[in-house]
Amino acid sequence: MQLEHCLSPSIMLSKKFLNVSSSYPHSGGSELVLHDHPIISTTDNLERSSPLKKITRGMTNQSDTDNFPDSKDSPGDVQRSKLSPVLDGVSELRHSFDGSAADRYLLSQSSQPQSAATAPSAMFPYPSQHGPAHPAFSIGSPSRYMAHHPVITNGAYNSLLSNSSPQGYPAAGYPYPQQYGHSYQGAPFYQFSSTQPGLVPGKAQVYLCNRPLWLKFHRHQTEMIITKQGRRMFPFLSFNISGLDPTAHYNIFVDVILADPNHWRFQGGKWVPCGKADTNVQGKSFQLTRFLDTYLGNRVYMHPDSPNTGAHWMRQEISFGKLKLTNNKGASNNNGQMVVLQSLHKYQPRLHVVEVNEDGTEDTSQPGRVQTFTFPETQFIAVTAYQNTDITQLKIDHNPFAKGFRDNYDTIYTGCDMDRLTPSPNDSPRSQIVPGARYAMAGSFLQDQFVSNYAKARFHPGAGAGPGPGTDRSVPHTYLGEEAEGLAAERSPLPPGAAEDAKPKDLSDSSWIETPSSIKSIDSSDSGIYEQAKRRRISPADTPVSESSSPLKSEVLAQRDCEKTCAKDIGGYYGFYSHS
DNA sequence: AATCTCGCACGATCAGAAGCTTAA
DNA sequence: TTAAGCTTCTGATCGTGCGAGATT
Repeated sequence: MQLEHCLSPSIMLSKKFLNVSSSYPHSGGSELVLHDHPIISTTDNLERSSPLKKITRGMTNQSDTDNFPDSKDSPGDVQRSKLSPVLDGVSELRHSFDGSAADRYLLSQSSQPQSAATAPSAMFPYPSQHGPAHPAFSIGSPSRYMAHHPVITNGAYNSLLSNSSPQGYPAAGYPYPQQYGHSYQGAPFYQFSSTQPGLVPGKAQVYLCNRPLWLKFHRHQTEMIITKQGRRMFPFLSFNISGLDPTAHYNIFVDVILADPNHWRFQGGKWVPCGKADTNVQGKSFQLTRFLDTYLGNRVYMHPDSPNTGAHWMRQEISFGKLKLTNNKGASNNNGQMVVLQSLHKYQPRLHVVEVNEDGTEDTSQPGRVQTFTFPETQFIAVTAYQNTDITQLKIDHNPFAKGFRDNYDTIYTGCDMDRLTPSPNDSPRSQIVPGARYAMAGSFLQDQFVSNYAKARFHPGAGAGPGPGTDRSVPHTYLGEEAEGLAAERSPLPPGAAEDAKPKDLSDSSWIETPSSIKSIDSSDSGIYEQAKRRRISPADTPVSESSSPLKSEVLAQRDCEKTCAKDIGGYYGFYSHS
């Protein structure tokens, strides 16, 4: 077995670690021997030995003290120090692979998480999209560690390589019977109450807050710049979580894994796979390489607020705006703030929610304390310079820090800012106010607030209490422009009475009114001037923008249409995945 | 040729200083 | 008059894409 050849004895866990089942429907008879799905996971030994636990402890970054909220929810400095001791992540992790450690935490099979049939929280991939489906998995399970995504099977990647969309995106087949939909317009997986079928009590649900924006980029194959000193992601990862135990403590972090085994190249206006990905672990399977890269490398970013209570995490958005991407392998000392990637490789960020004890130790006696969430639309290719000009333009259009590259910004956007709805990379609420917002119409403002607070109230029942711990990252999730696009993709009926419930809350919630992030004039959403400004690289005089030929234009139009119905469709605001 | 690095200009953010208003 | 609170201004720092040059 390939894996056995490449694994060092210390890493070479018992066979329990390597699930040799071939029962997984999409394994396609490949050589893949590792699986991630709970139904296949027969042991949790690695979870029990918990490399994650060891990793995460040493990962609280330097901004911890700055960002840590001073509230009852906060464990406080003393506890923090206990919760995040400085560890040698690599050595400890390696140690954690020791079989003895694994045995020590071996669970009986009966204690394993739900089967696939009872796992409604399994992520629903997008068919016909850019990449393979990535069912969420728990990194807490050894087998799940090792084979994060079933589509990594040869079959899936063959599909990935052979079936390319016109944009050059692979249209991989989807191994899961649960289909997320057949396009971006596919219905999301909604769970509005715990009484609804399919919701697993006690399991977290995660919503990708700025999903519409991600979708915009994803459409063109998102690219992320990596630099030696580190470059922030844009769009950045921002989530809302519900379903946590408000009193329990959690670590929340993001890791970035290889999304596929290919090296990518931008040719003929599209991304095409070009040979095998560079791997540091020669001779090892892709799955193992990715696993090692992820957990032995520097691809994990702990949220500065970690650890904290479920109430804290559910109170407002969990933003990873300060996560930086670098290609500098020597950046490992950067307090966990940098994620080291390789250029021209495709990556998939994942969110991990790990329940920890109040004293910061991980309770290994209970299963299901590690939950992982994957959003396919957040896949990206790491680059040192942008290849696709559409991506460049989207970045310029949406990233406040790139305003200097927008043409005629003052004339175009002031007062009719349709698309200046992107949150600042920073967490400051202040940064959420976009120039156009200052002149926005009250109606739009209220509508926006309505949407925001509906979502807020809907998903965070306790969120109306005003600024609390962690207000430094109390980012209003009101990217209505992008949201509207997402709304079209995620139609969902407004629960009866939601509007009545939400509106008074809007007006009373000072923290939200204070920091409107996306107020705009809907009426001005489709100005030709705006579109020309977006097309910075194309001279408006020389190259009139054709509505039919401009995907960006289509997006704007789609947004406008969506906005008309957003009040009804606010339920579709978030991308939603849940898995444990 | 493809990719990467570095310096640049520009805008955003942040914190501190300065100025103004108000109440004791 | 003085202190407290608030707003505005200012400069340092950071983040951004661009483009020339270096590297592979």
